[in-house]
Amino acid sequence: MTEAPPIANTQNLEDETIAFWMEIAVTLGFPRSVGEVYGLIFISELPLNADDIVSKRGMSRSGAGQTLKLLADIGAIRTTLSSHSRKEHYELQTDLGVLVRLFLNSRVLPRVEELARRQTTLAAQASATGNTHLIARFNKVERWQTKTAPLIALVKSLATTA
Amino acid sequence: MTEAPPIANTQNLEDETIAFWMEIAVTLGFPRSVGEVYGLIFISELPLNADDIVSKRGMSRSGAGQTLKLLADIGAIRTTLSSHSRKEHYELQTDLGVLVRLFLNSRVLPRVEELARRQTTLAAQASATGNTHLIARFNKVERWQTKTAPLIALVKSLATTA
DNA sequence: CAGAATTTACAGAAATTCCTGTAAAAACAG
DNA sequence: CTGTTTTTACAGGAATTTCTGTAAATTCTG
Repeated sequence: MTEAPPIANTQNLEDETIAFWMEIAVTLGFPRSVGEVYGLIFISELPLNADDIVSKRGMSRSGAGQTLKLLADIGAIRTTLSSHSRKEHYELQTDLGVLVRLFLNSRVLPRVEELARRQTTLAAQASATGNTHLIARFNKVERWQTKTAPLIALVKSLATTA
Repeated sequence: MTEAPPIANTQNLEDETIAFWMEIAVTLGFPRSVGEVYGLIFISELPLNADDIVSKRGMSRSGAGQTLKLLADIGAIRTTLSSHSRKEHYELQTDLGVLVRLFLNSRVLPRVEELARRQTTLAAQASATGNTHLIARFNKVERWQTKTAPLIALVKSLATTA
């Protein structure tokens, strides 16, 4: 068998960069295609429009549109103002801090806080019933919450001032 | 319409506790049923076996078995040694620290570190090609990595000594 | 305002994930 | 070792998620 040359050419690098962002996306709970489009804009020097995405990656026009909208909503990309074409063009939001902040505030913190609230409510209810077993269990959960408090605090500080 | 009484009875509390754990599970990237089984064991004073899960929640026998195995693998529950029945019985791993540690070490840190590695490799390849645009982009990513380093450090310390 | 270009909404298709049922494997008791 | 109980593997099925194609809505140009 002939070996593929090990030297990375530009095409390979770009493909792997897109694959990298795809993996980031699924790690953060987005569809792969979200990472794919983000990666494409990441490697592109010029702003891209929906049809660029379609032609470069072969996804459907509406899929490209929806994904671009999602990325814009979460602050990962933004529309460019001065394009000479009529189509909406998108470029990277290069201030990644904005991206991290928006993501934490819209996706992770609300969820974490809602879970903490429910935990507190349930523990209180358990106390009210006098069910010693449940009370003990929730106490353990509460103590663990204390241990991870610094982590939450750090995330919160990132969420506001990153 | 008649209102349901607002006072929480034990059944409600148990159901909501299970629902709570189900939500935790999906937040952590597991199927709902994993949280369901965990919640059931959480509220149960005595160890449970697979058939208990089946009868209490109506899931399939094999599903119950697989889910119990998964929970045992991630350290969330463990088999009890001295059961007078022949079936495997499972009880809560009450040291939640163990659970957090195992989860971080098996699921989150490997992924984070692999992504960081890939990022480094890609940045180096970008440098090698001399593509100034890509180099600049990866520089931004790198700086962001620096900002989140304390977070990773904190997670790592939790992962070893929580 | 009319006509063209572009985006968006939505229903259905494709794909993925999760769960079930059966049957084989393993563990155990006598 | 034999028969029974319990667990595990795996193929197929159900449900959820993601993507596509069409058609309606919007935006823009002249």
